[in-house]
Amino acid sequence: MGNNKELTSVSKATIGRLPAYHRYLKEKQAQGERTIASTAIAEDLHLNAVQVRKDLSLISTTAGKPKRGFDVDELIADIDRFLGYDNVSDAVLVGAGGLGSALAGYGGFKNYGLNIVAAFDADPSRIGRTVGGVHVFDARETASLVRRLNVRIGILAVPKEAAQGAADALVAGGVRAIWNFAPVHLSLPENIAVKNEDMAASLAILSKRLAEILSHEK
Amino acid sequence: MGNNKELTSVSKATIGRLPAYHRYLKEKQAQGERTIASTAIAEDLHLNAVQVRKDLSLISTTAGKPKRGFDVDELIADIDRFLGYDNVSDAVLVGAGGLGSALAGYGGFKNYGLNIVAAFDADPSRIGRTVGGVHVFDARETASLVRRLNVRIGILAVPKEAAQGAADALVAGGVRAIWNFAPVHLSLPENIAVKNEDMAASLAILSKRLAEILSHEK
DNA sequence: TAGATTGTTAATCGATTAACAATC
DNA sequence: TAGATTGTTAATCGATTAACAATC
Repeated sequence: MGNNKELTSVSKATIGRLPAYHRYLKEKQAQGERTIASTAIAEDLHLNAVQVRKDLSLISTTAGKPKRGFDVDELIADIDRFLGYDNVSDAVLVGAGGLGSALAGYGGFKNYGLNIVAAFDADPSRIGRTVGGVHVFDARETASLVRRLNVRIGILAVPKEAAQGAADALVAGGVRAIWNFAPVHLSLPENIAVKNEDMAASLAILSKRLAEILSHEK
Repeated sequence: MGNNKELTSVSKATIGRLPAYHRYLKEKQAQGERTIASTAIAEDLHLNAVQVRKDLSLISTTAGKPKRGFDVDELIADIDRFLGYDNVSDAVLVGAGGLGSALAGYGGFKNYGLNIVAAFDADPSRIGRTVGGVHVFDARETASLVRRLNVRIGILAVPKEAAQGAADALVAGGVRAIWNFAPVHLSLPENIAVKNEDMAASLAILSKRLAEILSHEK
C-alpha cells in the first residue's frame, strides 16, 4: 500500500538524489547532529530547498517540524528502507577484468543493499581465481548458476563484443535487472530493468561544460 | 559563432545521447551502410524518431534527405567534431587503486578525446609504478605537476576521505573539470565543471525499477 | 510573541512527443 | 507519381522553483 505509492509516484530524479541525501545525513549524524533543516541540506548540496523538502516528504514517514527541521536518524532510516539499504540483495558480476575486479573489490556495495555472490569470466586464466573475495566461474555456467543461486541482479563489466551474449545468459538464468558498464546498447525483453553506466555520455557532458567555462574565461 | 551556438543551445540531455548515436553509427558504418533514417536509429536505440532528428539537427552541418535519411559518414564526423573526439585533451588521474587502475587500463578513452598523461597516489607502494601505461606520481606533487603539464581535466578515483583534498589539489594546479568517481559531494569554486559518477544513484534507480518489475510479476 | 522553517498550491521552465506540411 | 522521410510548429508532459499560508 505505502509500498505501492512508493513504486509508482517517486520520480527517477528524486530517487537519484536520495543516495546523496543519505550520505550527507550520515555525515551529520556522525557529527552528532540530531535535526537538520531542508535549507541547510539544500545549501550544502547545492540544491533548491523546496526540492529537498518535496523529495523528503515523498519517502519519509514523519514530517519535518517548523523551526527545528527534520530528525536526522529518522530520515536515514526512511531512506534505508525506501532504497532497500537495509535489505541486501544478491548480485552476480560478469567480467572479472580490470573494471570487474575493481567493482568486486569495492566493499561499499553492501551499504547500498548489494551483495556480489559470484563472478563469471570467459578467460580461462581468470576462472577459478578470486576477485575481491568473490569466486570467478566459467562464463558458460552463467545461466545455470544464476538460476541455482536465484539471483535477480547482474552487473555487466565485459568488453563490448561480449556484452550482448553475457546479458542474454543473465536473462536466461532469471536475472531481471542489469547494471551495464559496457559501452553498448543491449537488446533485451521489455520486463528487464537496464541501467547503462555510460561513461562516454558523462564525459561528453563534462567536456562540453569545460569548453563553456574556458570560453567564458577571457 | 557556430561554436557559440553549440555551447549554449544544446541541452545536456542531447549531449548525453550523442555518444550512443556515435557508437551506433560507427557500427552501421562498419557494416557498410552509407545512409540511415532517423526512424531506424530511433527503433534500434529505443528512442523517439523526432527526438533523434532534433538531436542530429542541432549538431549536424548537413540536413537529412527525405526518403534517404542521413549520411552516416557525415554524421559521425559531425559528432566527432562537436564532442571533440577528433581533438584529444590531456587528463590526469588521481587514485591508482582498483578503480583508478581500471580506468587507466581502459584504452578506449582516447576514442572519446581523453588522454591520461599522469596518475597520482598517496600510497608509497604505488608511487613510481605504472598503471595502464601511465606513471604514478606522489600525490603531493599533484598541483605542481598538473600546472607544469597544463592539464585541464582531472579524474578522481580516490577513497571518499581523500576526495576533497585531491580535488583541491587539482584545482590548485589549474584543472577546470573534475570527473568524480568518489561517493562524495565536492565543494569547489563555481567556475569548475564537476561530473559526479554517482554509482549509488544509478544503483538506486536500477533497484527501484527492479522492485517495480517484480511487483507487477504475479 | 517573532521568526525560522515547514508543506502545498500555482507558475515556470525545459524536454519530449504529436501533428503535419514540405520534398526527394 | 506515391510514399517514405524530413524539419518545424504546437501540444503535452514532467520536473523545478516561486509564492505563501500554517505552525512550532
